[in-house]
Amino acid sequence: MQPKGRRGNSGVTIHDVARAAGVSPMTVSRVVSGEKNVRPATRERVAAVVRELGYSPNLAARTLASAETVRIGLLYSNPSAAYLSEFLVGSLEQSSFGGRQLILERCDTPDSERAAIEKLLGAGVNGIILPPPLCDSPTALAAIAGIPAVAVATGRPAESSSVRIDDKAAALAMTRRLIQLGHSDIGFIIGHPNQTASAQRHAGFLEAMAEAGLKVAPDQVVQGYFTYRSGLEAAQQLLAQPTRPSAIFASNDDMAAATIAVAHRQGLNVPGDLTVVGYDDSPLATTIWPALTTVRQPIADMARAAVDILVEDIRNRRAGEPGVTQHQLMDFALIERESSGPGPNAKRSPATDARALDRTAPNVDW
Amino acid sequence: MQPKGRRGNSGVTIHDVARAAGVSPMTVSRVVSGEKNVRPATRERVAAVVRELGYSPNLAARTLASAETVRIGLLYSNPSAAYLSEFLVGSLEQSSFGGRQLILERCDTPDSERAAIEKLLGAGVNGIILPPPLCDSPTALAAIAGIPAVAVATGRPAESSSVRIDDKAAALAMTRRLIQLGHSDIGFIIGHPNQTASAQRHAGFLEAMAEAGLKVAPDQVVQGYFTYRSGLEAAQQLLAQPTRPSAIFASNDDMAAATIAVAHRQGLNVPGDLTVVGYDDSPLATTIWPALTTVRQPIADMARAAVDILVEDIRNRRAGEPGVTQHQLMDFALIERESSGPGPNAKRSPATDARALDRTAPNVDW
DNA sequence: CTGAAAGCGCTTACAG
DNA sequence: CTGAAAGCGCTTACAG
Repeated sequence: MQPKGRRGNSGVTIHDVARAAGVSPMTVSRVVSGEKNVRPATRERVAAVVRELGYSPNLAARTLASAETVRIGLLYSNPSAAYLSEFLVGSLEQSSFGGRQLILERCDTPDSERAAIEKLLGAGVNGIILPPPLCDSPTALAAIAGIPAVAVATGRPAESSSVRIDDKAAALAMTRRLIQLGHSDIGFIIGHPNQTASAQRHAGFLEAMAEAGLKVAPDQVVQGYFTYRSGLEAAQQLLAQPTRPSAIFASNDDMAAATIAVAHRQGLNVPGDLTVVGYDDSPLATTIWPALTTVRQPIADMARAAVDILVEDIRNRRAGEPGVTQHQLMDFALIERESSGPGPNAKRSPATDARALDRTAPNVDW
Repeated sequence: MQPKGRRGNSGVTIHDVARAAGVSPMTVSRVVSGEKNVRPATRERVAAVVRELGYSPNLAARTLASAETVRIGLLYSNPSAAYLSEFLVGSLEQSSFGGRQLILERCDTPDSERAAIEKLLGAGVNGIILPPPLCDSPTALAAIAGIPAVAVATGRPAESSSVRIDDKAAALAMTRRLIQLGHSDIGFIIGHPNQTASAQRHAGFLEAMAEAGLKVAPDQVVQGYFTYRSGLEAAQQLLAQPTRPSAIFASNDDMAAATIAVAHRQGLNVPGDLTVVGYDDSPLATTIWPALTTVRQPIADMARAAVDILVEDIRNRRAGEPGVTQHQLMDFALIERESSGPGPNAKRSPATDARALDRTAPNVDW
């Protein structure tokens, strides 16, 4: 089936097409690249031959001739595997054409961040993508100063470009939803302080409580570190209070899962006795039982956006123009599953509203 | 910092190196490609200049000149995110040089498998990698008949090449370890029947029990489906028996985590009252508490091996030689954490032995 | 062990 | 609107 020339794939070159169409290779190139200045008749004739012969341009040749190679470095430390997997799929897909090349580098300890970045630069990388938690690392941020870079999911966009969701708005939306469900005594577990998104989520929670006129007692908010273990401890503290909260909002799914485990060990029914919601919509959210109500970020899309921003920035600089810093905000979604239910103040079934929320929606809606 | 030529990256070409080293570009090419026939002195001189100038070959040029482009298709359905992430890192790394190109295609429903494979083929892919559970799908296997392909982690290597660990040996080793810890009444939760590895694990369990002269009652083995939910049900059955097992071996970590949840709800201490072990060493294994004792497969290495086997096969066929089918067996490791402990027959502290097991070891050891 | 020549398939820049 | 020339950076195949 596979036609075989001496060289790889289909073997059909721009010259074959040119000969068959009775034009020069240059004209074929123009048609294939979609340039304007080709007479319609010529264009059609060439296009027909292209289709007939199954011609598809050789990427390597195109890249070599047009000199558009862009090498993108992706520095990953230890985000959750789920996050990384989705992130990789997105970045890989967006790097698979147009002479783009994706180079991965792992870095687990804070001391190795600078070295890892220099290694990427040494490998000829033209720009760097920093997924969380590296997006908030002062060391990493300092090391990329001056070179094209995109920080993904940082809570505080700084000098370099960034792609993120509005964490504050998302936490605000989730908390509003809990209040709407009839909860007023809501416990909150803060995320790791090394990620700026943690503070944003916390702020969103507080704002929603404030706008509803609900007090937040000091022992109603507990520090966590995004780990299951820290969630276990935080939930124990929250549930040991004299007036146990009717809902707990954990800043990620791991801690929410831990909260459910603690509740179960104490004989509490979720969501009957306690509503638990998380953040991330990681696989864990649908692994455990009951499945978690949570906030979803479009991770693969964020990775794609990061690649595009980076490529644009690199091309601009190559063309002698100044680098462009962009801060892109993506949409989040509230995903309502089985771990949340009506609270003490519930007046009637909120089922209809709940269903309406289970979709992507622009931030402005929340 | 970045030297800038008219063209992209570091701007340093093979000619720059050649001039600086006082040799021909051809010699530089030989050194960089690691060919034999270069005088050691020359080789060193060139290598020094390469380092000094920070030369790195232009991939597009290399590909174009050597015509070795190999497009590898990776068809993934819905393995765990953790598995996919590690698998992607491995395949991407191994596809990032030598004119190799990795193309991803997702396929979630069995009916779309054939279409997805045809789409990959249409994109000019020269060979296909099938990670689990696709590695065992009759539809997918039929669709790739005749084209270079590698099935990863299948329990039953067939016509196409394969990369896997010895699931039977791994389950055998884990079960032996449980017996050695003093357990004799061991419950087993089988994996999803659509993956041939499930049967292998089951067989390994049975063999270890048999060789220790331990009977396996019918209600001591329960069918699961690799989901947390199915683990919940299976564990409930297992723990409802008149003589409750002192250990449960689940065929994956999700089901093991569910088993721990059930144990906790019944007020059982893990591993005090019940030892629970899993399989996969997924992130869940270290997320939950207590952390899971489990079997680890070298997923990234398996992906790398799959890429290499595929590339070799494709090159062979291009050279007119017959395709080569390879079946590669990788090493697994028993990872002992907090969810396992001494059983009723324990004679003395097995701590020393336990520690010795926490490492990679060739299959022959088990 | 080393090098000069030719070419991979395409595009840029320049003419017409 | 179209084409002839030159070149992208490397490797293959052939000489020595």
